[in-house]
Amino acid sequence: MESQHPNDCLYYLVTRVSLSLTSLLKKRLVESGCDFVKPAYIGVLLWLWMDDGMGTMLGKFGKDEGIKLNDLGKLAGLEPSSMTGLIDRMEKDGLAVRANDPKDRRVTNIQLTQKGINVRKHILEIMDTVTKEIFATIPKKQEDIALDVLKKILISASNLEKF
Amino acid sequence: MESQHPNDCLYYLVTRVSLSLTSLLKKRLVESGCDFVKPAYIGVLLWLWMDDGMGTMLGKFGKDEGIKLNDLGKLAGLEPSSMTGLIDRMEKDGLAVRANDPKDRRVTNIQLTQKGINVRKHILEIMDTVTKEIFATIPKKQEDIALDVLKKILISASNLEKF
DNA sequence: TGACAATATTACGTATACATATTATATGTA
DNA sequence: TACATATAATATGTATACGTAATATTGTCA
Repeated sequence: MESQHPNDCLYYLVTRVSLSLTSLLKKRLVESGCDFVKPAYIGVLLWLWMDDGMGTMLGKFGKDEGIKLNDLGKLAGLEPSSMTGLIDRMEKDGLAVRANDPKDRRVTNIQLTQKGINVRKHILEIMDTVTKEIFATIPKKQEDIALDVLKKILISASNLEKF
Repeated sequence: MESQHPNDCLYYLVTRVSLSLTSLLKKRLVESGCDFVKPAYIGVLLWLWMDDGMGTMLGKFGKDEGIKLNDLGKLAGLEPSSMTGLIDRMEKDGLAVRANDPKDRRVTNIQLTQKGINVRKHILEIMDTVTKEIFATIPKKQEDIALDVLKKILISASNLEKF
């Protein structure tokens, strides 16, 4: 159990990359005049955009009235208590709104505003540009493997947390 | 610029994996009686442990008196303003101490306590176990590629932030 | 030496996320 | 129907990280 170099440690690498990418993305968002889209919003916006206009992409979760706050949290991997503040901030920034569910008064449905829908194209372009820059010097095959491994880690980490 | 599935998005994957691994690691730390080691400490502990007893591994940064708070922050990828609170908490948990630098009174040197040195073996074992579990179903070759890509992303993200 | 620039650290406010407790509502069962 | 239980969301306090400003110390140059 030798003291390995931090750069050989999965946890170290993932947390530093997460911080770096968030910092870079934030900078690009501000530069392009989209400072009302905080990096943390993107984890839920990606899911909300899949439901944009169609109400089918989210499967059993998608509804005309939006999506349940709790279900959105499950999709995005966030605790309910984290969702409250996040949706508060997204409402304040005009990207989403809360709506009461007439069938279950406990439920809060989350809907995109027109602003939240319109900003999609621009944000996806920024994300795409950043990703291309990041992977510029990395062979496509390795990029694919890395993304695939990250997907698998996400699944296995979720499973391991239950025990 | 289609709305891709969140799981195909680099930023989404990295941030979710970071959250998942942090949650899993925290659980294992608490279970094993090491709740005084918070996940956030590990990013700097890994660097401090490299200097344990030898004072050479950190190159020009390593000194008998510890390592400068700012230099430690640079190694761990944290802003100076983030370091203050982090070291506060590590001192409170008995893992590190601040020491004045007699040669430059602006400087605060960070030193591991005996407790911080002793806990190394146990923490590295936990990290190793978690990593093995995470990668259990992933071919070694893909694991190596993924780690290598993460290292490269860290470098390119740092470079891109300057522009 | 005295003024000014550079460096190191901290202070303060904000963003992000969690755990736990609480409130409101819904559901199942006696 | 009444009560126990489950579910949805929020409130509160803490951990983590950043940006900006303030403070203290040191270095530099005229």
